[in-house]
Order: sequence, then C-alpha cells, then structure tokens
Amino acid sequence: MVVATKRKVRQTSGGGKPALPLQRGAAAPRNDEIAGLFDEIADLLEIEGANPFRIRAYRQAARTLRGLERPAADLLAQGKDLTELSGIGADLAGKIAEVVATGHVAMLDRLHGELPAGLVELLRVPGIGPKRAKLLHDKLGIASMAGLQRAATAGKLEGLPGFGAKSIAAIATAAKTQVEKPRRPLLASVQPEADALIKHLRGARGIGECIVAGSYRRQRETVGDLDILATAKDSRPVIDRFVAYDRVAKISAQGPTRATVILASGLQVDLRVVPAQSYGAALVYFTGSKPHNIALRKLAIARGLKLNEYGVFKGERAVAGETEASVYRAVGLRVVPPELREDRGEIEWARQRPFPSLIETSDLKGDLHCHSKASDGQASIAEMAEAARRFGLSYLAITEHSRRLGIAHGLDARRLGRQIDEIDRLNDRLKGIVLLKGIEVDILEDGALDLPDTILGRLDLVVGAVHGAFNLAPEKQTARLLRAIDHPHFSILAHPEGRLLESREGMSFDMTRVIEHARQRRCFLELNAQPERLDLSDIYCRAAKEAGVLVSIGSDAHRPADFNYLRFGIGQARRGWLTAKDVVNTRPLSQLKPLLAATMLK
DNA sequence: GCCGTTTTCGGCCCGACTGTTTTCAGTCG
Repeated sequence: MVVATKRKVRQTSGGGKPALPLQRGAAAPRNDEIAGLFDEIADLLEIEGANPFRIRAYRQAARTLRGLERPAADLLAQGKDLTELSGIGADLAGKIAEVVATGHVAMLDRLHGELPAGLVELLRVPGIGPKRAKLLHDKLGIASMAGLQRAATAGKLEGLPGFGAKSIAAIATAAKTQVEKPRRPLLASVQPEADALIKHLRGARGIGECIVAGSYRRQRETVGDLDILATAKDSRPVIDRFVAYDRVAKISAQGPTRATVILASGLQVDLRVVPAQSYGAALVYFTGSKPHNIALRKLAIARGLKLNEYGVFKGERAVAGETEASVYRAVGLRVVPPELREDRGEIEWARQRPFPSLIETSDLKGDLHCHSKASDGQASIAEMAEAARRFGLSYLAITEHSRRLGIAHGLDARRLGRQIDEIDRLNDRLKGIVLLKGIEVDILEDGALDLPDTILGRLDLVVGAVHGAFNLAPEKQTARLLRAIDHPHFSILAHPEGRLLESREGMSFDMTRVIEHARQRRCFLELNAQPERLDLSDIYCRAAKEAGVLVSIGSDAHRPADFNYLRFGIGQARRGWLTAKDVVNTRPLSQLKPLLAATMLK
C-alpha cells in the first residue's frame, strides 16, 4: 500500500539479488544498483541503531535514484551537480560519485566489517525488525537466514527477551519459507481477486464506501498487496465479514478498525474501516504513495495543521477529511490524480496549476500491435478485427512476427506478401473497422531488420522489436536500436526496454539517445500493454512526452480477449503523465495515416 | 544526512496491532 518498499520484500539491490560490489567491468553502475547499495546501508544502519533520520536520508536517496530518467553516471559525466536532486546533499552526491568511480562505497565496506552482510536478510522475516535482528546477532551470533532457521529448530530462540512462544513459532516457519524470493503479483493478476473481494464486502451490514486503494489504485505495474478501504458507522460487521471470506487462508491481524489476511493465492489483503467523515483522508492515506503522503503531511504542518487518516485537523477540530478534494484543498493543493502520487514533482505542480487531463481508455481509436493465427496468435484476422471493433476501436494493425522468430511461426516475405493481399480483401468487406498492414519485425543483433525493404515498403507501418541478444554491452545495444530506427521504413519501437516484470530486467542502453533519435526520425515508441511487459515504463513515458515523441499504446493481442490489456496500458500511460494528445493511436485514421506515412519516408 | 516564507541548527509523518507486558516497545503500513 502506502509503503514504496515494504519491509517484508525489502530489497538490498533490487530483485533480491545479492548486493554489490559491482562486477560489471568498465560499465557504469545503473541507478538501481547504486540505490541498492544505499538501501543496504540503510538496513545496516538501522540494525546498528543509528539516527533514524540519517537512515531515512539513505532510503530517500535510493528512491530518488530509482526515479531518475538518466543514469546518475551520465549526469556526473556531464558535470551536473547531483545535490540539485531532491534528498541528495553533498555527502550522498559524493557517495554516488564514489560508486560510479570505484564500484564501492567505503562506508558500506566498513559496515560489513561490523555486521555480517547476511543480517539484512533477517529483516525480510515478518516480525523481525532491526532491533530483533541485532539481538539475534549479538546474543546468538546469527548472521543469515539459514542461521536463523538452524537456531529456531534447535530451540535456541527460547528465553530471548521479547521472544515468546508465538513469535518463535512464526519466525521458524517464516525463515523456512523465506528462501525463495517473494514475487510482487502483476496488477492484472490481482484484479479478479480484488473484484471478487469487493463484491463480498459490499454484503456487510452498514457498509458505505468500499474501494481498493494502494498501489492498485495508483495502477502500479505490480501490486505488493491489496489495500481495501471501507466506511461504516460500526466497523465490526465489516471486519467480521472480511475475515470470514471463504478464500482467506490465514488471519494475520484483526483489530476493531483494521485487519490483515492472507488469501489462498498467497495475496495479502489489508482492510481498514473508517467513519464516512474520514473517507477522503483515509483514501488519500491508503492510496499513497508513502513519499507522497509524507510530503502532504509536511505541507499540513507548515500550515499549522495535522494530517492523518482521519482528517485534517487544526488543534482538535477537523477542518477537512470527508472527500479527497477537501484534504488537498486544506493543504493548498489541487487534487492529484492517483496515478501521479509518487512524489515525483506532482506536489509542486498541484500547487501551481491544473493537471493535464490524463488519457482514458475511451480515447483510444485504434491499436497498432496485434497477432493472428498466421504467427503465434490464436484467432483469425477477421476474429481479431471483430474483437477490436467490439472494444470500441476503429482501426487495427495486424503485426505478425517475422521469420527470425521461428518459434512464433514468423512470416517471411512471401507469406507476408500473401497476408497483405488477404488484408486488402478483408478491408473490402469489413464494417466498422479498418485493418492496417504491418509487421512486428525482429531487430537483429546488428540493428538490421529481419525482412527485405521491398516487402516492408508495401506496409502501412513497421513495428520493430528486440526478441534476442538482450545482454549486449550498453553501447552496442544503443547502436543497434539507433540503427533500426534509422531504417527507412521503421515506424514504432515495440516494448523498448525489453523487460519482463518480475522475471527479466530491461536491456541496458541509453534510452535518452533512443528517444531523441525517435524524435528526429519522427518515429514512435510503444507502450506495450501486456501485463507482464507494460513497457515503456512510466518514467520513460514521461521522458518521451517531454521530448515530443508520440507513444503508441499497443495491446500486442494474441487472442480476442487481449484487447482488455489496453486498460493496463492506459494505467501505465497515466502514470507517465500522458494525455490523449501524447498518444498516436488516439488519432482518428485520417490523422494517423499521414503520421505513419511520415515515419516511412525517411 | 538533508534542509530552510520562522530556521545554517534543530527539526525531520502518523497511527494500528501484536506480543509480552504491568505501561509499552517493536513492527508494520
């Protein structure tokens, strides 16, 4: 929910990988790697019992680094002053420079001399925080998850101050199951569970509002847990109905206004019940993000007010809280769209001017990326066209894979030529939707395209995509993408980062140069709406917008139902501050055609 | 460790639930 990085999935260097020192040869460290070092420093300082605000500074710096569009190493190379970044002062700027130069932070090496690196693993165990981790280390010499497990099974935890029978049992099971890394479920996979649970809760006596807040409401691409907010005069019946839900596997906590359960699927759900007059304040609080909330609370303090989940207070008196609008107004801001609440400049914006109206699903006029049975799809072209029409689209580009992707039955020039003719015939008889002739052509390792110019030139658009050699050196990867974009028939760069959420990191390359190149060549970047891709990510959507590069939100549909994925693409686009104007496939076909033609006339 | 429409020092967001306690620390969100 409101916590950007949760304790139980707290990461030491992103993805739960072991921490650096970096072993990347000459390559500069990525921002998330530097951030991982800072998070680990924060973890260790916390165990040492350091000044909590100093710890917070390291975590804030890690967050800032993860939100940057450009590698800090590049900024340094250009002589930029990193202390201009929020939460980065002289000391932390120096430490960033140190990592970029040496791959190490001396301070972390020193901390490792005092506390074993494995100790931070213990913080992932629910119920173990810094104090208990330190106690386990000092009294029992425990230095890793495995050590904790051994001590627990050997009965060595008994008698430790603060460790009762219940905690020991919980820790023993947790340590055993903590070996595999907890995955954050994808937004799309959580949605059916959320819908069903909300429906169940609405049956509670006396319930008023009932809504999923947290990162789900902010449309983050993955959701750590579900945060549900309900209103009721009497919270008991709502809490009772919640914990009695038939998919609840375990009740982790239950109080009069709040409860936490684990569902059979493993998904954690938190429910909070507040009175109606607190709904707006609670919704702000439970929607997060945590840094956004903290910023709001600081604004409240500056105005002599106090903001919590019950309202905005002047002394004892509530001055706002029933609606989100009242809360934001009380601290001098316009309402911030939930998708933008990440403390990435939205607060300052809300103080000064209205937000742009962010894109909505109904703004989409067409889809420029889908497949049929001709490659690895599951339906005919006509069936896909009909599904797109029912979704409300008026044009659809058919973009099969190209020959290189043999596993997907990719098209060679001859088969593509036949499909072009087939689409012409279909367009003669289809009503209510127009098909565009395209291809998702492989971008080969050297940046060449996987089909000859003669056939690409007959298409309405050419979508280029990387499907292999993800691990090229950054300079090579950048050159590959730039060369592809230079191709005379290139229109759209599909899933540009190449990431698969929770399973594959994106490729390493210079996105800023790619965006700038796309602008010069009047090409577009795709925001692929597949739930496990959502690629471009939010920060690069915003970068593309600022550079004036149009984004194409593509379903990459492989079957009729997949057009629903566009909704998740819209969520991500909104997180990237995109309006209808910033997205190419909000144009009616008459306006789209000249834009596509311009990409193909270089 | 950061930061500045009171401040270059003295602040730094706020509350619920659990477990083991006799009034609260630790953890979590």
